Amino acid sequence: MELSNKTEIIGSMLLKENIKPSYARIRIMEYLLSRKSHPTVDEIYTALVKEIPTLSKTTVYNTLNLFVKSNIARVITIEENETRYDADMSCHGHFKCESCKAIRDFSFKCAAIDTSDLDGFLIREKNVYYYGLCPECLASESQD
Amino acid sequence: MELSNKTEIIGSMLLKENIKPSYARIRIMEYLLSRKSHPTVDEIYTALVKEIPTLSKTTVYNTLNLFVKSNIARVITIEENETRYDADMSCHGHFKCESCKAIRDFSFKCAAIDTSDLDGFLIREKNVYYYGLCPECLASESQD
DNA sequence: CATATAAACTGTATTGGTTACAATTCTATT
DNA sequence: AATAGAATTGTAACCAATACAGTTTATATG
Repeated sequence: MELSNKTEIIGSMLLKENIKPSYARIRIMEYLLSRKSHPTVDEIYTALVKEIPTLSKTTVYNTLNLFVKSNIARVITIEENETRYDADMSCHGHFKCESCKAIRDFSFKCAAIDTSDLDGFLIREKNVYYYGLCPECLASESQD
Repeated sequence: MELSNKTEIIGSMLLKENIKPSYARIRIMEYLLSRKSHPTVDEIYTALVKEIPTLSKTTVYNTLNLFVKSNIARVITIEENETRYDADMSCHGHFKCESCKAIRDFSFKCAAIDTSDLDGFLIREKNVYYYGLCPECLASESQD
């Protein structure tokens, strides 16, 4: 069956990182994986509290911090006031449309960035953020 | 003389953006340009209030927001809790050492990032953040 | 099965960076 | 000198994030 299968996959993913796969943790990771929108703590909490009435916002914070420390999620600081989270750990960039505020992924070749300036540095993580206008907002702006 | 020359250069830079070159604004921009450390609001305020006793933290916030809006400074969201500012508008990345917390610039070829995923998008700004360990911290860690 | 121990979760209080806003001071023009 | 407009100031408020202590849940052991 679909649900238990997904639960098992996420559960074993968490166990691999020595994280006890509690219900809240599984649901939070499932939510993260199912959204490419890189949700905020508030979005995650608001969505999940409908199905998990006892859920606390602190638990969402604790869980996400745990995921980040275990390298199965990462922080997206593309916005100045609010932190977003992403469970896609592959190399990709984030584009934020300054008009509609939507954030979308884009791929690029990580190795293509020449970092000879950082010879001798250990690079653990790369975050690439682009800002501008998406095609939809570009079109609607040119109509004004 | 040195100071008035610098003041004039920064003053004309501000005028070009239709920003009245007040004393506070000139000093804040001068501080930004002289530091490669990408200071926080608190650092700027603490440093300048010694010489400008009437300076208010709100003025630092207002001024930096004005600079960012006018595209003569940019926001660095390399840290989760605090915003940093950079007056170097050329294409470069920022590396943060997770051990000593130092932030340093590195250069890379902006055009080298293939963004075919973003065809049709208007890209206004690019921020590249790397995290890891600097050579000094790497050396001291391996001694443990 | 019951009990003990640790881990996970919860709710509230607190912190700290940032903004809102009204009052004050400064600047420029007549 | 007087006035208008802009810049600056200081306080209050906002809100994302964390600290913390109490509660619940899960696991292990007898």
